[in-house]
Amino acid sequence: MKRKAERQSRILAELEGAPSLRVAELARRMEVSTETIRRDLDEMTARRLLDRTYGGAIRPTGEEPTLSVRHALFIEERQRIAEAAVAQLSGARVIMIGSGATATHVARRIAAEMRDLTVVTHAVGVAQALTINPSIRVILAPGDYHAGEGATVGARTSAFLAGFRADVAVLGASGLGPDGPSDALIDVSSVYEAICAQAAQVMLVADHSKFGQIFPARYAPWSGIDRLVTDRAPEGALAGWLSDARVALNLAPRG
Amino acid sequence: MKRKAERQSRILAELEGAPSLRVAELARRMEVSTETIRRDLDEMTARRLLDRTYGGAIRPTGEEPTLSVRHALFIEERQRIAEAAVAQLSGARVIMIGSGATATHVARRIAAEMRDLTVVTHAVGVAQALTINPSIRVILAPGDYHAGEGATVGARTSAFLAGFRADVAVLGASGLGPDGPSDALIDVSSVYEAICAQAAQVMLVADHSKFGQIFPARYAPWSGIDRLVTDRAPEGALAGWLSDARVALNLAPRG
DNA sequence: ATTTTTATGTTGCAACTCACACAGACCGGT
DNA sequence: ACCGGTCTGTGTGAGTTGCAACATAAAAAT
Repeated sequence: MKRKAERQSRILAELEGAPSLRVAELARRMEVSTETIRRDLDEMTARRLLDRTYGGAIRPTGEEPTLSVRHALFIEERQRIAEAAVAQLSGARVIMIGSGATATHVARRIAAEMRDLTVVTHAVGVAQALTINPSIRVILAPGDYHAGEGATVGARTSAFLAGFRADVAVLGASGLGPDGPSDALIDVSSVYEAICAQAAQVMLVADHSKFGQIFPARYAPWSGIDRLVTDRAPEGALAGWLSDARVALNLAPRG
Repeated sequence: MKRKAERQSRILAELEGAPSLRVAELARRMEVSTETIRRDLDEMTARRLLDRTYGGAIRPTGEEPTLSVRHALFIEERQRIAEAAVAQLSGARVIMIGSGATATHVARRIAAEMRDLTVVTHAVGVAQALTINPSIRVILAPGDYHAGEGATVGARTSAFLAGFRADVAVLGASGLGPDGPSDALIDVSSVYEAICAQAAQVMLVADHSKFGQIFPARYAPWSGIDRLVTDRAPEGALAGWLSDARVALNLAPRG
């Protein structure tokens, strides 16, 4: 039983030297069966000690740096939401994107799939995610830099955004309440409000953990939201609010 | 053909979002055969754009030489320059800071030593460095986001900056030539020019590797520079240019 | 217009991976 | 010594991957 711990720590050591390992090679080197290695790898993956690939493993990926643990759990959902959101964006030439983790995921996806468009944003993370695609023009809004959000906020931000028109706005939210989406930060929600006013269509992206949550600053009524992309079908009251306001719905269910 | 380049840059983009990719999934998403993806991956591996795994690819292990080398080089000198620069800033209430590695070092030092001031910048790195000090208000300028520089550039940037007045401007440079400091990027130097116009005093920070270097875009004449903070006494021609324009000099010699 | 080069798809095959089930080995507690 | 849980090896079948050779198709060059 000591062998297992030793083997796994040796796998970790191997990972320091090489970025990726193969199951077969590890099995040969440690003189155990591939099945054993595979079990080790799966177990270590669960413990976040490494990431699995087909046929091997790689170093763990340092993911979302600035966000709470609770939010970190929804990465999978956000990836899917982002994918579904981008599917609805074809044809858009000018897009505004808000701050927030889900919106940033959408930006990454946009960078991967779309081309030849202009994105206006107040979030630095969004801007950075998009620059890997040289065919996308990124315009960053000014304002007071808010470290926690990694975005600019304030009157200057809103005023600047008022100078643009977008085909679509992509916004996240801290909660989806009775009156509409709301954010935990009042400054941020003011910016979202300004974005809503300039977009022909407003797309809300949020995972199901936001359903029914209420936060201090509601930034738009449901009637101001054109589409919600999420990972689970809303139920009960929320479903009612959405249908009353004729909010289109896109689901990105578990693959 | 163009499709190949596009596909490969998209693979790079995908890699930004996920740490590892599978050949089969890429082939499906891009609607090409797995063989084509495999060939792309092998080619990109040879170019060090990514690392291959069995069945897929992961991010390259070796860090980018451009960014890390640029930052690692002369870091010692820059620390000292930053320290000397901040010593000259007491009393300033509004400071503008440009992009570039040396200017960012100054920002870090400011965050550590000063308080109760407003900083206007077009560089994201500068903004982030300053946020550790809550008594400093950080205003980020808008514009086209330039990934390599991590800053905004363009007409909107300059126009926005024209709305402020600063006691001091802190600017870096790619080179210190006969006519004045110049930058490798024309867009960036336009922003610097705008900053110079709004500051009561312009402070240039640059290590000795910039002495005598000439780059495409000169952004100010020497007469427009009030002070140079560097790590070595300029000699020969450069010393002449500086004294002709009565540029004050501060040295941060090796400790 | 013809040839050469480059990019991509197709096919067949060998080697590989994976998940699962089962069995034996090992270890600690009673 | 017995028992139960954990760890590991083996075997099998289904599904994947990598490779090489060949066939097109689309640029590029002549």
